[in-house]
Amino acid sequence: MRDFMDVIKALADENRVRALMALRGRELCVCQIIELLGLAPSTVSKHMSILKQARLVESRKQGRWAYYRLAAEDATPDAREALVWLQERLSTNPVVRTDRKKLQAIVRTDPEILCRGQCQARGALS
Amino acid sequence: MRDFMDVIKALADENRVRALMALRGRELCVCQIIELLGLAPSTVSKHMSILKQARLVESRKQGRWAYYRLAAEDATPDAREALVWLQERLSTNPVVRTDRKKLQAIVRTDPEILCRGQCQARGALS
DNA sequence: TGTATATTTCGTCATATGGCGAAATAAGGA
DNA sequence: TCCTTATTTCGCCATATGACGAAATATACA
Repeated sequence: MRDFMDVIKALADENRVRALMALRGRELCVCQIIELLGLAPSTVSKHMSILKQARLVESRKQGRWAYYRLAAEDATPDAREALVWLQERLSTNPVVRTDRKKLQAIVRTDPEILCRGQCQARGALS
Repeated sequence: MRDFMDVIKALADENRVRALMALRGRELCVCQIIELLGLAPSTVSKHMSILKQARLVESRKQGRWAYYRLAAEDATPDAREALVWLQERLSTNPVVRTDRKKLQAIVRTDPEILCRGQCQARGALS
């Protein structure tokens, strides 16, 4: 039950759900997720660690950047099923659609530029 | 997104999940759910109203008793899918199994006896 | 009509959650 | 080695949540 509740509680926040939907089919750098959600880096980092603890995402570190992706081999059955369900229920959702638009621009931007001073002044792309 | 998040947030509490699992294939009187969860009547009532708001359960009133059941025609697609998923993921769960045992005794007990003084001293069956 | 009682609503409290900024950490590049 | 910077950790604050008991509500029954 603990595993299951961890997954559900991880999903019980709209920003975390949006992050998961953004990771559909690709990995993203933390700064890209920060840009998408418009939250402070520390907040996004906390959200991602909650998702990771629930085994919904995996991460790897490359140089200064940390990349997150949807969990695959690392996922528990509960997490795996939750991810499938999420994609089925939300892929046509208006919020998710809008995020996809935003992401098109975000992924086209060089992370080097995207991250620049993100901690001091957010919204480099807006 | 609002509907979906309402459903997820309604599921993000173990006691509410246990209540939903207990309603599998039958309706239950509030006093029976109180007995199962071992919580104060007011607390259980609040939990059930959250489940109802998320369209996960329906209720009817018969005499002094209120009966809750899993939502059917009243359920939104989000709620309906969530209920299916819940049953699939948790029907073999240890906590749920234990609850099923408890429920066997609870449903055999006359509600009249079960409810007696439940507000003053809980745990008539223990 | 009046009483008993199952349930809900309300008020309160303790804890959990989500947000931020500052400081710590880690890794690349000078 | 030292500096820059992406990310995480920590400390704090405001709000949300879940618990309870008391009071209100509603309904059967005397």
